[in-house]
Amino acid sequence: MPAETKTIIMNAAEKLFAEEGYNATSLRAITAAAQVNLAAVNYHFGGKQGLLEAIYNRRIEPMNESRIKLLDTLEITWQSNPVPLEDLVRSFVQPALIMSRDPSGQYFVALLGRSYMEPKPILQEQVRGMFNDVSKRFATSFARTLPYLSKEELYCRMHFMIGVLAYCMSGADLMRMIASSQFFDNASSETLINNLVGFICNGMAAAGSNLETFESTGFASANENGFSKTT
Amino acid sequence: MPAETKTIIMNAAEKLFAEEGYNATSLRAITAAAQVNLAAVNYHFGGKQGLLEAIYNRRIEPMNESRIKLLDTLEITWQSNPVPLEDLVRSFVQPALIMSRDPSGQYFVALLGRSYMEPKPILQEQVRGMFNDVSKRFATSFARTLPYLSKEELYCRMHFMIGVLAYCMSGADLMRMIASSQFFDNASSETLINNLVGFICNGMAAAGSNLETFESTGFASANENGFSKTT
DNA sequence: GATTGAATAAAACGTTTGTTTGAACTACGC
DNA sequence: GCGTAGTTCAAACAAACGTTTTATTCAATC
Repeated sequence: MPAETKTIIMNAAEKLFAEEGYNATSLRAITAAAQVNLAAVNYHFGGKQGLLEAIYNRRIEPMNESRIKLLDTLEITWQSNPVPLEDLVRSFVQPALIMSRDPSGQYFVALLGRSYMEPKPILQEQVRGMFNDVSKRFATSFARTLPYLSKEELYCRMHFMIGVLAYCMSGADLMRMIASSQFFDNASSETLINNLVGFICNGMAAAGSNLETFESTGFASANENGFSKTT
Repeated sequence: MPAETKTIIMNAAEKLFAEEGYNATSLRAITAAAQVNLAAVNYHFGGKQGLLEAIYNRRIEPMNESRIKLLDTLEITWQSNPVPLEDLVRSFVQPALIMSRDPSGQYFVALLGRSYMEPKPILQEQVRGMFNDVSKRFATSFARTLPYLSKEELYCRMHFMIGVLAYCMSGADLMRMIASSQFFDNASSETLINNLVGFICNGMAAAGSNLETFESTGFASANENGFSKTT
């Protein structure tokens, strides 16, 4: 059977939104790429905004489910014990990066990554609202694994994690430059993920403001203000 | 003397570009905010694109100089010895965050942060080209401080650092939610910076693929693929 | 085979966009 | 006081936008 018109439009729009940005993509460009009539978007989605929302809804739910499922198995495995940090980070990061390898999902991931930096707070909160439940689940699990962090610190660092991830997902350079060959050489893509996970894990585990808690690194804690020897 | 028309326009545009995005900001909105004639933009900057470039040029050079100056003093202080990681990170991060506290620079920083996620590779490379020299200087200094990292790993992690920074600069939430009171409570802004620096330092210092090099953390290295106990 | 409802098609809608035009204004050297 | 270069202004431009309208096609139902 031929693919549904709705799906054809969404696929074409997803790619164009990711490549050019939402505002810069015209309905005419979308319908031309999808080889459908201009009015089809308004007929099926009610408008440009409706099309964007449909695109989000199609992808986000599966990604959330995947994250929750990974977290569920982890928490069952470790019972009341804290889940190891790396496992937590991986279950958060992996679903996004896996989707970015899927030819049908790669464009959306880039689009999503950029959405996190949206100027308008309204859009921002709309996007993040879709991840609210997942974020809460992960936050409580992170808190158990990193008990020496204050609530604010943990909140802060989870945002840092999301920040790096969003940056990677926006696909800008990393995906292309490092794991360069064509669109994804599997080997180097693995090392990219490992690098990313390593970076995030160490960042998350950095000593908090509660001193004498976690002597993790050889260098000075970030809580001594100022530089060591300058001026 | 009354401020130059050029400056008035740039200030108004900088704010609007940061708040609404480049595409979504019309010349009419800019000239209305600046209280100048619509044609003034084309007269003084040649067009909308020219205005954007002028805004970038005005801010980036000082930021680069500030970074280089900090790095210079560090390298002089430490002579041939590697510069401590935290100092390196601070000299990279600080100029951006300081500018974000300046009323006249806060909008640009948000704009810049978002630029790193630009869809079009051309724009991307244009923005990054402005930081090329600075990036190289920092890269060689980082390489001396973190000798156990391969070239690729270091490159990778510097991008992670830029990613977190860009996310914070885009001002999305962190700046508002955490260091919330009005636009910048100095105290909590300091702790935010410290958190950020700590996160980045630990991330940068994470063990590389060359095993047995840097036993930095208590948890497993990110190079053991897969999860610890899940199936 | 006529009827109905969903889907597609072509054309036009009213706005808004970035840019251009040509006249008016301003300040300064002579 | 005149001329001139630099700047501002109101008005208009063509192009592109999202959306709406109206007509047509198509397949299934009775």
